[in-house]
Amino acid sequence: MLTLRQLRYLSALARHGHFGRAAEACAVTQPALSMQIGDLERTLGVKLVERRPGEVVLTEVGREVVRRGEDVLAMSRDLVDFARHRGGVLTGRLTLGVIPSLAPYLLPRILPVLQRQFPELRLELRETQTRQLLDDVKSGALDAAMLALPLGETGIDTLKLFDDTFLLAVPADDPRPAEQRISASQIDQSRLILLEDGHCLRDQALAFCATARGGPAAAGTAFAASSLSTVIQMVA
DNA sequence: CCAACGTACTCGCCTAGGGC
DNA sequence: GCCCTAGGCGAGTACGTTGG
Repeated sequence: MLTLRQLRYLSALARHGHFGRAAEACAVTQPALSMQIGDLERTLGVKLVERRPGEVVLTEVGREVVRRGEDVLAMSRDLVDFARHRGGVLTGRLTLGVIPSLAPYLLPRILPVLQRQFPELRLELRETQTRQLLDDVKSGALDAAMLALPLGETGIDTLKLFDDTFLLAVPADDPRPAEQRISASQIDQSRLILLEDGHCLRDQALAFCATARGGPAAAGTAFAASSLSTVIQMVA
């Protein structure tokens, strides 16, 4: 009998390409996941996964089963949501991911409004980096995530919420007027302080700097911050 | 007729160990 | 190191029996 559990395990295996890591993501041991994948293959009568030394690769049929299986999983989540909330808008549990460079600035402003307008909504928030949020949205661990566009990712619907001005933080004694537009060539990139690897704002800043060099930009200082407020303090 | 109880079975998991 | 198999455990379920 094909089960939703098996489809969830297969989806994790497709994402991680590794039985052990997929099992860890599903909070089970590797043999438990392996047995469910094996059962699924026997039920469907096809080989879904090529077990090669050092890597696990989905077969062509396997990829299609994953694609259709994720549709089934999404529909099952939708069915549960509908039954629990009987079609009401923004009621019940909503898991929302937010990137760290947005969360502390945006959430305090929107959470009170959400609570006022949708008192039946039980919001569960998760703050982490873009890559993890995308994986969680794809796996269904998150209902939605607030990220910086563009994503360059297939299989995820996006909705633009707002434009955010890209600002350069400089020490208070910097002679340039606050309203001045700055081009990449006006920035001393050897003294640039950025967020650490994995933050999309870091990548965006480096991409902006690259427009002055005509090629990839390198992070300036050896220091990399884990939060935007640390960056601002270091600049000050 | 129905609820309560006991037993057997199934399912999903784990750990241990083996093969590649 | 990675995955599979074997054996065992616990929880849940199906089903038969019993008593009110």
